[in-house]
Amino acid sequence: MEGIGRYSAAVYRLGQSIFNSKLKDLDISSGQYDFFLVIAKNEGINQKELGEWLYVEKSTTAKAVRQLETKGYICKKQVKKDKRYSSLYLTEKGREAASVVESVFNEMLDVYSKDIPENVIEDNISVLKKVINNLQEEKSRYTMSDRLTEDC
Amino acid sequence: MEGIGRYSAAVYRLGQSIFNSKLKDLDISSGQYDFFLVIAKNEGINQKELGEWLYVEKSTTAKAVRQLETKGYICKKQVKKDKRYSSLYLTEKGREAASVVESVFNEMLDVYSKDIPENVIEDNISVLKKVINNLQEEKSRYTMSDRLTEDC
DNA sequence: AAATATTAGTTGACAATGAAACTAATATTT
DNA sequence: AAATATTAGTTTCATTGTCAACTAATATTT
Repeated sequence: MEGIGRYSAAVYRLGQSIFNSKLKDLDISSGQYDFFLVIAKNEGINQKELGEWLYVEKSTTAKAVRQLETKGYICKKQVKKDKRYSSLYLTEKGREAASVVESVFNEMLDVYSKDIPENVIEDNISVLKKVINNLQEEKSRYTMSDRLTEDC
Repeated sequence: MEGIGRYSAAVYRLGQSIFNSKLKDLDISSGQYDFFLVIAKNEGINQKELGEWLYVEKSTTAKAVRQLETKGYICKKQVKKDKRYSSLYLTEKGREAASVVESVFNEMLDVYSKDIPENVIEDNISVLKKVINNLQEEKSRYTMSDRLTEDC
């Protein structure tokens, strides 16, 4: 058998590259657009949830969020009940940009799935989700290894 | 519909992360192991072929190859008939490391595909290949755009 | 044969990302 | 209530990767 890893990697990198080409005019690049879109569709979301949704580390989320904030697309509001959290919202500028980014995103969906039946894509996604679960389990096994090796 | 891109990205990054944990002792890291393995299984291969196989840019290949060379795992031999090419071979040290890296790679294959039937994985890979083709076509459309916009 | 294209590989600048150590806030234990 | 642990987010550093401009070698055109 031969690696799902290699092909996923290719899909990821090619996708990033094309996104950057398509978004060249806008000042939102491949490292930010998905954070941006998730915030746009889930205003009020916090960074923890955002990172979990995109399967990235919290440091990555922090950086993407800061960039989007610096560029004026989003703003952060500290949550009063628990000041550790902050909720993320679009600014006016963000709301204007959202439709452009969304349409590029939709273009990309068509590129990915060109000549592939929708149900095949869906099956594919559910397999990838299962693979991700497997990987997350394995990763947490490593991350937790301090504790585990102490106890067992 | 919702994005194959996001899931492929997650598979890619989680995979890299776990590889790094597993290879912590060895001084071959996630950015090099697949180049190393492809060379190990195809001694004499050149950088162009290597990069095509892994779907990466030639500059990425160049850097990974140099790292592996610096660390003493592989060596380059310029091709006499066409001096632009060089063929890549394992050193003694490389040959020793290969079996270790291979076994980690095989462990990873099991992680990816845990509780997923082999034929499902295979179907999945063939869909991903199709997606990659789609992306490559789109990417070349952008890369070629200088010429295209001039002519048309 | 000289001029021009293309090709394999290199290099430098830069973006994206994870790991680890950190801070501040809240929860849990004692 | 004080001590301890956990949690959300930040910061710093190292690694991975692309892009674009470059060199040297070969192929193609004129």
